[in-house]
Amino acid sequence: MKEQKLILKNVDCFELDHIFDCGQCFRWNKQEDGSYIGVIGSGVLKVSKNKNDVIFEGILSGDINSIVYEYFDLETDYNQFKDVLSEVDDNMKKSIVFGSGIRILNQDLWEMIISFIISANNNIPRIKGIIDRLSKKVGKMVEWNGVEYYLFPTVEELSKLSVSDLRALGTGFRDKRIYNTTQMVLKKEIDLEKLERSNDTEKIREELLKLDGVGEKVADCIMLFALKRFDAFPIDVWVRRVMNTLYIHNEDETKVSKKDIKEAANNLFGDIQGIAQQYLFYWARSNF
DNA sequence: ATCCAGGGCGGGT
DNA sequence: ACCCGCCCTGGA
Repeated sequence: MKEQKLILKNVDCFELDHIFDCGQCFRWNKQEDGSYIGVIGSGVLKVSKNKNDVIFEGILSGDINSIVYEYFDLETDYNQFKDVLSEVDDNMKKSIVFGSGIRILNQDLWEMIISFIISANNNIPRIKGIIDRLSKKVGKMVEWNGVEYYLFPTVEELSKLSVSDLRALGTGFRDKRIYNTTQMVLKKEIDLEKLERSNDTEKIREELLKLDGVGEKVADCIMLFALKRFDAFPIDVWVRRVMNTLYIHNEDETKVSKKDIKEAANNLFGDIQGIAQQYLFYWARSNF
């Protein structure tokens, strides 16, 4: 771990509020000056902007340059996605303009699995609180500028907690799911490294669904936010809402089936439906 | 008080 | 294949 700083000039498609508030991450917090501080796998990072320049600074294990490029998906040209999706219709155009600075973060697979198991039938402040408490309980402490931060626990670290330990941290009925999934990963009943190397989206989904607490929606989130599967389309209440309003037009929103939404997304957005989902989600959450 | 929030599970048809 | 009730918790 060492302190490092990096300034990137003229970064395209990069807005802090868009990136950190489009529903993909739980460990980034906005500071009073508009910057964000987050705990990621390799340490603590602060991100701020000065016009079109982005400033990264923090305490990290590894080279800040490669960490930032990987984490913020900086090799990917989001203008290309925007061009393709803008062709779909005016709704997409509007949501792309609204969330012009969105990027899909490349987050840690293990952290995403547990985080989205926690997200089930839950709200964002509570999800964030639970993750913070888990990390503080068994994660490694990192001090930066006199503040203590806690890394997300490794598989081994999390496996130290019993079901009742987990319940005491406020996870509710998700306690057993977290415990069981941790055990499965610990015992290599599911091999995360193998998943990261795989290119077969359906096979990855099949494997993830074996984990306790991982259903279709959670699996899609994991694939999109940790495995760069841009063809995954997570359907939560907001996406259901916006997809029905814009494209499906069912009088009773609760009656729209996941299958219908997936089908529509597939036809409209094809193999970058995950990117479209992020623009739509961000737009819907801010405007409905 | 009652409902709901970024679902999943288990037990029905 | 769908459908449904239930599940911790805490804030509105």
